Amino acid sequence: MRASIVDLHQGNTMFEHATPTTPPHAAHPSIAIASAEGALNPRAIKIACSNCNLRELCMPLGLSASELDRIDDVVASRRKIKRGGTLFRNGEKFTSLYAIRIGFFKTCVASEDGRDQVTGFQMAGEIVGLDGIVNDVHTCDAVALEDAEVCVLPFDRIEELAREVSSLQRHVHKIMSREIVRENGVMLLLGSMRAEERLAAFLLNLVQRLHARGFSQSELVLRMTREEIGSYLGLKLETVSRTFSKFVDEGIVEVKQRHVRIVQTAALQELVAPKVCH
Amino acid sequence: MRASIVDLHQGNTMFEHATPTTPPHAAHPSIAIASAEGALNPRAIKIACSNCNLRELCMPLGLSASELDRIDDVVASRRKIKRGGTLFRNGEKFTSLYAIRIGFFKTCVASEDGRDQVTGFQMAGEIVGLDGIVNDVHTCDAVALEDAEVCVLPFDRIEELAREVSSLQRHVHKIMSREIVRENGVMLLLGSMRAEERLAAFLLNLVQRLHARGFSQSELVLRMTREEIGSYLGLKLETVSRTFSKFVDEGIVEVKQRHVRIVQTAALQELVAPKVCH
DNA sequence: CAGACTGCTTGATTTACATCAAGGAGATTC
DNA sequence: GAATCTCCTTGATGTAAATCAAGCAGTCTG
Repeated sequence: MRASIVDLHQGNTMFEHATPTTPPHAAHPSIAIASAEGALNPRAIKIACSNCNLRELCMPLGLSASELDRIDDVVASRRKIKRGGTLFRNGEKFTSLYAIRIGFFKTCVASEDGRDQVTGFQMAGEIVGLDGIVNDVHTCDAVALEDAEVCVLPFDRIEELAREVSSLQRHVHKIMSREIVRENGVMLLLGSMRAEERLAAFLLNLVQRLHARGFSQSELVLRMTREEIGSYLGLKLETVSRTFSKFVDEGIVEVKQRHVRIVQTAALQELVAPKVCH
Repeated sequence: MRASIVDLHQGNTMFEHATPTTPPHAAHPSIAIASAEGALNPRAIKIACSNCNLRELCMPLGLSASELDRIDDVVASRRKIKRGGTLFRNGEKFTSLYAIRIGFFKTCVASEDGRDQVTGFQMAGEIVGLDGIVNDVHTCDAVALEDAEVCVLPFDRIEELAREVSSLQRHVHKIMSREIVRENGVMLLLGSMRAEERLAAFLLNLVQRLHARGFSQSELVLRMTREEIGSYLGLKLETVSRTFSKFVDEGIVEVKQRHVRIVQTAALQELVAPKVCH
């Protein structure tokens, strides 16, 4: 019989919006707070990167104050997307990149027959829409996994400004290169790892990205279903479920629904990159 | 007993460098000829995109003559790589992108333990090295599968010029976006396709890219081993071999060593995107 | 030209994951 | 608060591909 967890921070609002359990870095105030603030005083705060809590994670990384001001002009508007709604769809004309302010997205591609594949999960501070640049058409769907809000970044404006502000140019290139490197990693995962290794790599990646946003290193709330995880990892939902159960049996993680607490980070790391015996 | 092929263009030099069997487009003279030309008269021809047979496929797509001249200054030098040699390695400092002039490359990433994964095969006119931009370090190896030659494109020079020539800027963005979209497709393949579908998709993709370079729509020479194909497709070499044999049994392709003739393109397409029954 | 080597094919067996199936826990709705 | 629904778990069984193993065909080498 597997140990069940009865007190994974019940009785508080934790996980409501994955509120940080560790004190967030000074530079990364709670995203939840930023959200409430915007909702209460929509006109009091100018739509501007210079005000944004995510500015160290998002587009304007490494820009001077004056350059930041110029970017503010590029951020044309914001858009709210309800849970389950789409930011863009395969086949739609590409006009803009989107910087996620609040919420969690998945991107998925579909083959001509029904099958579809989740190609990524994106969280606050990350950029989606890069797929659309090459042919001016989006080639995947971006779906909100919870109520979300994005900044709309018209791409021709970005290009224009990138020609004048070299640090922005560099940043755009890095964002695209990062996505290429990320996908290389997913290819490695899909091409050569077993189910346990895939899930371990997935959990470590998620928690690491959340940690960079000021959240816990060991606890997270999955915003996606087992089926979506499975699609991303090239597994069926039953296999994802069984693998979670196996981790719980081994005391590596505690799972209660979508709440996951990583008990032995080292064990997950060992699964992903086993130390060679000498 | 499977039908063996005795006359897959024996007795001529076909496949030597995958010489086109169909007349190449006017804009795409034989790459083999370009190669010989360069080898014989290294100093007679200025190292310049404006002279290059690949100019419609490579970097300067869509540039005016005067813009082309400016790019020529960016193409600092050329580099020859012997079969089996590396253009760059995981961990090396990133300085330049490389435009392949002659030859065929693979890129591969390695996990901390031994396993490695081929992430792509690149041919003349394609750009490699994009992975290095994000952290100024290459995160994969680029290995020549045959004697090769590349143009060295120092990235800071590219960025500099892209700030002045918007069509170059646009082109760089498209190249990176294309790579992202390609990798999305590979993720779909690795995540949800069966062995036959993977190999079919692989062959169709290769032949389509070769066709864009003026080669045959139905014949190709594999420049990589079964093991490398397997690594790319997330399969073992035995499975690749068996799947080839199955295709031969079914009369879909003819295979003689690394020479492949696609007999029924439609059958391969049907495997990749089965038509739904109504 | 013998010998070693690399790459490929094919067969026998094993296995990791998929598939099929049933039931349970929360959440949502009326 | 019953009813429905979605999502998840677990068990039994099936299967595609991996693994293990043997041998063959080119081709490189001395």
